[in-house]
Amino acid sequence: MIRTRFAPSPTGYLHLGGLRTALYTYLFAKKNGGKFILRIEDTDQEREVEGAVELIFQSLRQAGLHYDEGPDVGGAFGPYIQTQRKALYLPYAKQLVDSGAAYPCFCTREALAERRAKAEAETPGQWKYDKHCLRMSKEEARRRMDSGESFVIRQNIPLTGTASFEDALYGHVEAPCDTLDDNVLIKADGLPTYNFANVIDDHLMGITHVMRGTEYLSSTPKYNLLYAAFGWEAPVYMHLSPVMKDAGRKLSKRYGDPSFEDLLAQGYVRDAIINFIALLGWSPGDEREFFTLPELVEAFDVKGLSKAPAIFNTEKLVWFNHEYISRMDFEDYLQMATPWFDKALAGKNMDYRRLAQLMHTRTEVFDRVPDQVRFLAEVPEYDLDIYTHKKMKTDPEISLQVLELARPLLAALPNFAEETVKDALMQLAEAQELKTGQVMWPVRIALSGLASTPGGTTEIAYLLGQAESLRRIDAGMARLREGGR
RNA sequence: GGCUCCUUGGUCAAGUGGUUAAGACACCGCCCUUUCACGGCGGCUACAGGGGUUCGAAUCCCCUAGGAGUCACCA
Repeated sequence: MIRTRFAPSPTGYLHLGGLRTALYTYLFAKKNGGKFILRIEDTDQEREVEGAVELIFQSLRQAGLHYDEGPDVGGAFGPYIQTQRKALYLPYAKQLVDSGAAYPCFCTREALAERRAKAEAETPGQWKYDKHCLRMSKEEARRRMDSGESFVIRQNIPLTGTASFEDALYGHVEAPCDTLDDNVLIKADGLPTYNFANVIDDHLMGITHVMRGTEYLSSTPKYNLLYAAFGWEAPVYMHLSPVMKDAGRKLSKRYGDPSFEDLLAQGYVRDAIINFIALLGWSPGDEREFFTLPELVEAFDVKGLSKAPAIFNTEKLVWFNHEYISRMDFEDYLQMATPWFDKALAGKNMDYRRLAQLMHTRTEVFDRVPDQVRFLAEVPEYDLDIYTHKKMKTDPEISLQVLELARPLLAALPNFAEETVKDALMQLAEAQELKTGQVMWPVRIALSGLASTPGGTTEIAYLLGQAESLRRIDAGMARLREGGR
């Protein structure tokens, strides 16, 4: 039985790199009929952010990545929060001490800092723990531990040889032992470090496949030494390349890059984000590009994972989002768009249903909607130049003539249905031997003040209504007369 | 700096010794059209560099360069 886990630290929102790791981990498990487990790695009490655990639950739920076992859903391998497993780790560490694979260390931070500074002065960048406490007798070590003195437990890395592991993506990875440090396994507060906790918990929880970021790639050989010391079988590792902001920098909240929650709030739809993220660093091998989550499960294959870092390209996300919104059921669109319409049009008597029809295929990201429809609330400042359009064969002079002719015609209409307005303007064009565009363009500009709008002249006229339309045409004529002088 | 890993167009990427080196986003042009968008058609741009191996290399080997990750009682 395949068992995978997503093991975030509760330090805040779920960032996009984390979301992708979670997604791939989920996909791999589901593709192979296995279990996807959520484990909270909160052994660093100082960095923990209040409420972050709930944020992780919420984000995963919103992403649709349902875990089979986890803190809030239970399971046979709990608890799934590491601080609640605290008592488990020390006995395993002691087992390693007994076998010589680890040892207690009583060096104070101050003493360490001092020796380190001295060593750095001679050979910069070469510092490793000097195995000072390894030379201590077992008896003394036991006595000092029993006396309540503060201590940590360190991994005893061999002085020679190499440590290695097989990565499902990167292949054989190995590192010379003499470049590896004797990292702390159990901290002075009794909690394990990541180095130790992930090994113990992955084993205890029966994890068969571990997917995680490449930041762990270079320390994984050390973890394998631990598995070997216990005589345990290590899981299969797949290290995932980072998601980059640009060629030189990882995506990170520190620099204001958006989290999953942020994107949702900006009006990106869940499925578009998932689809886009899935394709960032993974290829299905064929030319499909639209995938629902179940389709991703079906298509997912480790072979399609890329080893090189991928740059997060917002343009492409926007494109996916536009596609997903366009394909969305109209009623769903109307519902989602309404609060965004309200941001610009609150209080206006506006046919949102008609507006939504016009906006449905023109919405890229919802947070851009207010700006797109704001002209319906008020005509923006505009330059008279936009009355000039080469292809429409219009200029301010013709525009003024058209508006002067159209004004009484529109004022006389019994209603302002789109067809009514259209017929009137088309007849005007015919009667004056003008091109359709020569009539439509000036009227639309007067109505909107914009060179491009969602919907054309008649749709906008309808949305605005007769009174407001006439008012705007009057204002447009006034401006044209003024500008002509 | 040591160690580890990576390197196909601006971006995401297919490609695993023989291809006219796919496709998508972006960009540009044309068409459609009462604007924009949509849609249709077309175009631009790539195997980091240098050595090998081979009849033949984006694909295998070596070197160089560039980039990333890591070197915590953080994960």
